[in-house]
Amino acid sequence: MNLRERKKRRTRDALLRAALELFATRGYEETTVDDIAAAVDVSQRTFFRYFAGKEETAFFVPRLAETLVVEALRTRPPGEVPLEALRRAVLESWDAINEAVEELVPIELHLRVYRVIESTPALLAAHLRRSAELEEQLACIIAEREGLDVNADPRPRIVVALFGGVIRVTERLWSAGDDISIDGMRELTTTYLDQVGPALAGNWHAEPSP
Amino acid sequence: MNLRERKKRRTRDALLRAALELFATRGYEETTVDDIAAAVDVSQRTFFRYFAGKEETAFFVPRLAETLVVEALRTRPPGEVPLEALRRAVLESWDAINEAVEELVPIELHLRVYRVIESTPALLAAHLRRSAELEEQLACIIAEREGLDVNADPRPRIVVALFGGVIRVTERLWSAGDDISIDGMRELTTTYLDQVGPALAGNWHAEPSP
DNA sequence: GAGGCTAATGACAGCCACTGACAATTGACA
DNA sequence: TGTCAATTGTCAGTGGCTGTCATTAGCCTC
Repeated sequence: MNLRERKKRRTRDALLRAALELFATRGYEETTVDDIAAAVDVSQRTFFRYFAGKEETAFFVPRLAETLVVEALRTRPPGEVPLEALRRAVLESWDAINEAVEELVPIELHLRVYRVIESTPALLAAHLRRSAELEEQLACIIAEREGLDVNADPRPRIVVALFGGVIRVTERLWSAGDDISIDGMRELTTTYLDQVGPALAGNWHAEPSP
Repeated sequence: MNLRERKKRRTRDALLRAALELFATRGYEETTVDDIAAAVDVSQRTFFRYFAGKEETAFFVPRLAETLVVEALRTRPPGEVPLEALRRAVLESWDAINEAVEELVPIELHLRVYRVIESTPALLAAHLRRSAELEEQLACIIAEREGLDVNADPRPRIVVALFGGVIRVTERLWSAGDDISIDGMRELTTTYLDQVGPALAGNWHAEPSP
């Protein structure tokens, strides 16, 4: 790796960390791009040469995680039923995610930024759009696994929509609680996914949720 | 109603229609607030006194529709199972929606704007966030119907997430196709909702989708 | 290791969404 | 009709973001 390349990487990482730190402490709307650039001592123009917008810094880490989940689903054995493949892909990619993220920023900082994302309307909107795009990708992979046409058969998108909905609920609970651990997250997710069947059954009063 | 009030309403409606017309023809990003204000011959500042932002004009009609759906769900008989109540609330409020919208802008214009929403990243993001908020409301109503605590029992949010996912898929199909009719939309929705059970069953190869 | 090449940066000007402040106008009501 | 309050226009300013151009800094060759 060049001196030039190394320098670029260092600048990008510095900008990223400065941005996330500022978002987490001061809030997203309250930090200007000038603040971020000033914290790294580069011009505002340079910031925009590394990131397409202020938003992109906030979603740099989540993007990493998504990439890994998609990869995990791609390598799931074909024997698994769709919902099961999705569940395992997510549960089993968390270790890799944790590792990759920690190389960039402390997980704890990422948690704090995630809370900011959930509580900032503009960021929440962007987050949901990104999730929708991810779901589209997953639906395509599922369809391929089952030898179906995503646009002709509604079922791939439906399972993924359901799955995505459950994941989003657990993500929110994770960020709201104070258990950062992977195991805690894993447990939460399995619990919720196990509720899907009963939730659709209908007669909720007969068998109250545990 | 006052002369003053009538005048205000007229200005607001004019701004709304001008904005939607411009969005539909020229595109969202390509029309500036100045354009909209100029089309109605008021100052830019006045536009911002009627709408909190450019976005708000694009979602004025959808907001109307959401209000009616929430109301419809609230008045569903308690005997219905959650998913059924949701389905009927949506299907049976479309007539009211159609009527209310047409009083404001032509449905056909709304369709064109909806396509713009789906294809403009910033608007799509906002749309998804609004949908999430709506789902939260619906989950609360469902929980109340069933005498549950939304935060303690995951099932209300899960059914609503599933339902919302299906609705979003049908909305996209509706806007992509060329059948604007209510009946077409109704049929599409029922078809997709009927797929939910089979989609979760798992063995998709045994019983291919109709 | 001097010089040329190219990539990275900074400085500047400008667009657009949006806001605050103040003055001018216009409907309401006695 | 005159007074009061609501509505509007004007102006100035902030923040995100982009294009342009000159300057700097690493790279590569002779």
